[in-house]
Amino acid sequence: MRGVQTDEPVTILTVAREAGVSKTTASDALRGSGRVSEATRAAVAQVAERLGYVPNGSARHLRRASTGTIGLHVPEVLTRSSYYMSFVFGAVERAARHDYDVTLITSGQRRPRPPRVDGLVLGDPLGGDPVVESLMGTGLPTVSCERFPGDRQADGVVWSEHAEMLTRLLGHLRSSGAARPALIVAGDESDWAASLHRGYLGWCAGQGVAPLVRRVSFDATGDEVRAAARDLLRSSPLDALVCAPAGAATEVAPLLRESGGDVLLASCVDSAATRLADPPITAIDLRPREAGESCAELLFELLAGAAPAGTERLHPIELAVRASTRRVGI
Amino acid sequence: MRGVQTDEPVTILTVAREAGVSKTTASDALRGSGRVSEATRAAVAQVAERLGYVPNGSARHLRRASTGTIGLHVPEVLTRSSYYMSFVFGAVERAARHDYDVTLITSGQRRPRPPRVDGLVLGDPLGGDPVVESLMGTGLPTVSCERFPGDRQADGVVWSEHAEMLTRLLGHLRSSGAARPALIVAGDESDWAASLHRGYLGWCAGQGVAPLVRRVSFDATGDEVRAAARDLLRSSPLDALVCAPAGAATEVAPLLRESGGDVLLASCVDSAATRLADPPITAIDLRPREAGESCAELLFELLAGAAPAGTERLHPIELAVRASTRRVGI
DNA sequence: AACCTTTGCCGGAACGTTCCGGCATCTGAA
DNA sequence: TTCAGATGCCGGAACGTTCCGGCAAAGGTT
Repeated sequence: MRGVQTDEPVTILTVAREAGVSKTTASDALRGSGRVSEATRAAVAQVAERLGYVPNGSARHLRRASTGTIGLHVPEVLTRSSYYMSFVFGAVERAARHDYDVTLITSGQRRPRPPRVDGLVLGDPLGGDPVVESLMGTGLPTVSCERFPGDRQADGVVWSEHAEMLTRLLGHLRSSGAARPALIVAGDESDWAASLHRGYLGWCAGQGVAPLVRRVSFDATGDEVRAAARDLLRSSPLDALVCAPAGAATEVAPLLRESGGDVLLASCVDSAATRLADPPITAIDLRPREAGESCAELLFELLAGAAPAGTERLHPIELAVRASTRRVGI
Repeated sequence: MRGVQTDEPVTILTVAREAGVSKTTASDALRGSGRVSEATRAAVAQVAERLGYVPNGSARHLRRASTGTIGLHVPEVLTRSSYYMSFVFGAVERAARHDYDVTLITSGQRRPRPPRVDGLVLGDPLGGDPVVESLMGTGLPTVSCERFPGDRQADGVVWSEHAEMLTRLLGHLRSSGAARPALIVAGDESDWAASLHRGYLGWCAGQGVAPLVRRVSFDATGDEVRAAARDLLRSSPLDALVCAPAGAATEVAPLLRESGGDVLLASCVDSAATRLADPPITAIDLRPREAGESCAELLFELLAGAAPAGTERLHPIELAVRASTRRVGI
């Protein structure tokens, strides 16, 4: 603790005075704009570093007529799935790095007029969601995680190869002895669920097996998922079950164990719950934090003009194979 | 969508002009400061509402010489425990309501000088943590969640009756047939763990049973916790186990099941994992989101002078009794 | 009627930044 | 030698808000 330095805040004027230049030159030197000699630039930079100068974000945003805030919409209650928690965290962290604030927009709250933000990130926009529709209509730069199932598309899209990853998962199940894996998945209002459904049907067609699907709502409760699973258990002998909705796999795990049928179980969304389940459940790791970061990053590039409207960016996901899909002795 | 209104931003000048008053009067009317007649105040408010006036946060913070940001420190990796996720979310939401940003400060990053914030929230400050020590030394208004185990104390403290709640939990275990519940808990560098330990020893003394404790580190890994549990299983016949660290209970659950000893299990931190475990694990719900909100709220009251330095505020927590501690037939 | 106090309202300055335009000085070609 | 252009630097205005001080009118007291 080398002396309290609560004297007065060090502004760009302090830096300029100390470096013996004008505030304009100091500003130009630090930001790389204007015409400044290399010597001056270095000198100013050194003084700024020495004094610990940090630009005042409020003043900067005021001058630039930017709000310093981006809006972030996620469809459902955050607490339900840890996916969105991580997603938001990633976006917030990335925004902070750009000196930006994040305002959370939930589907519940009324939206009388466009929020005061410079841009929007939409996590898993659902087709038909009126809040999403109105946000898309603001004309603000927008990035969506997964495509918007509506007519119009966001300026930037971060997406993952869900269908391909599900195909890999199904292949793994087959090699573990499952002849006809079933799927519990949400409806096509979300691009993510639609991709999974499509991928599943494609795989079934390729393998020549009959599809075995039950649809549930996007934010299905445990009861709803369990009902679907029971329905599957009743209708046909089940050798493997893939649950798409977050948390669904852990909800049905006890049910499968009770049924005693030795059913392989996998989830399309990884989480602490699937990792810690007994046995641990094979799952697709969507890497939500990185997805949030990627969305925010793309939005800032759009805002800066560094990326053109219509940019699409692939977000890599991973398959985590665990005990729930490993046959003993294979 | 009643006409795009992307003309020009509506500032306080717009409101003032429209209401036929000066900007000063408009400002005073909207904020309740200065001397304004009730009629004028109402008129201005109505105009502001009609035009959809939203004060420019950057300008406000610039003028007020506030940063519009509070710092938030949490001890460990966020992803590990959902507790801190929720905690941070609560604080962020509350800060947004006050038009404030939140900067996350992790113990990892270097802190060469005090961050540009108006105040600090410290979640579970650990005694001896150099980052926490330096943050406490900045002189900034500070609120801590749980007391700081060091010499100095934060300006505001939000705390919960952990010892009392553990006492209730132990009583419940006893009424479920456990004669001598054991405890796995972290060391006294965190006030939370220290309180639990104290509460446990107190209960044991009151009941006349010998304490059975194993200490682990604050951010204990699954292996570390399992080693402690195995040690307990070996040393004496175990009828009940209370795990303090977040996630610890779910980590040891499979171990206890294998041991076959029909051990009651409870956690001092609730989470999705404990709720969804099989069987669901009895846990203390720390209501982390509300804790984060409460901390942020107290900090803003301190900043506004509405609460005096040294304010302590009780955060209520709850006990969620589940199947893991219910004997069949009782 | 002369004075003081209160009430209601207002103009201007300031917060720290960016950016437009402008003014010297230097370079090199005519 | 002169002049055009490039280079390096700078002053002042502006962003939208709050707040200090002030001014006129209304109300109350002697």
